[in-house]
Amino acid sequence: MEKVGAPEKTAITVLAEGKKLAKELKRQLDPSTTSREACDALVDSILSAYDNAITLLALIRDAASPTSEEGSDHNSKKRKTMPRWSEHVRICSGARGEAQLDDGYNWRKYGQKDILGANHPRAYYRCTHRNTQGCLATKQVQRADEDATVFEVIYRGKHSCRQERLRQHKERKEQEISLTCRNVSSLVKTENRDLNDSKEEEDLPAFSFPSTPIECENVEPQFFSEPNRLITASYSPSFLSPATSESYFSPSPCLVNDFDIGHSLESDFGEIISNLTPITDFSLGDFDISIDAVDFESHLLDAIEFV
DNA sequence: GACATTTGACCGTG
DNA sequence: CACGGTCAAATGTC
Repeated sequence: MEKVGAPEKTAITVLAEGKKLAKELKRQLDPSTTSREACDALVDSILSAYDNAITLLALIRDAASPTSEEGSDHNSKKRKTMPRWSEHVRICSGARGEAQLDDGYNWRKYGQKDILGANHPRAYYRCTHRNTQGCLATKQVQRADEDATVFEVIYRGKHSCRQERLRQHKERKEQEISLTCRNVSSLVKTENRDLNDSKEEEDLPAFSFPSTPIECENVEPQFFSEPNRLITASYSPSFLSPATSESYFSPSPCLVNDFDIGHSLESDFGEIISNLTPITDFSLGDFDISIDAVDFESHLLDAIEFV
């Protein structure tokens, strides 16, 4: 009874939140007083609420009719249709090393198990916003047997919570800024060339405004630009669809990390991962991620099921 | 009090 | 029946 009641309650909460946001959007629709970005953010939040509510209601439906055509194995099916991918995170041994496990999301630990044949236990995390926003993303973290400095992180489900929307929104803005920086940069270069055409400039770094150098440097998707991070990806053949693979790369929420530093090294890794504070520090040591397999069935498929 | 973590119990699957 | 994943009460932390 709890299992039906909890998602039901969350779905109601999420839909109520969506309604509130829609009202707010209506109130702010006047373009003379409200920016386009603000409206976009509201729309994103409303869509997020719909996504979450649909997912939750699907859970309720499946739980309520276990004998329906796909109901008998609804749990395992649910798990299989959740997007799933893994990363190998190597932790450097220096101070702040384990903080690199922070992937920028807020996780709440809900279990730990000793795994047969493994030297280290596996920790289970779910998104902190599961109950408030119906975000179903989870992850498992386990130290590798052969190399204790490597953590295998398995992600399940895509974040649908507000933090993800805000992240995407922020990335969009950063890309816009990037383009602006580049455009201005090329303009300035052109002008410089006009004024002083004898200068070499091929090896110079991209222009950046003195007042905003960091924004201009960080606007590249960190996935590709982070100099201290090595990322290799490989896909199982069934996931090669270019139409869907994109959503898990480049501005991928799963691979773009806001690193949180400042926890003591000696702490248990579980504490490190789950205590996320929004301190941003990009000075990283070695960082190695490899993606073993990516399940590109997005949870949109879940939504399609209901149509 | 509001959260987060710990940990043994429980449950579905193979 | 063993195993992996999740639940939920107890406990910890702020």
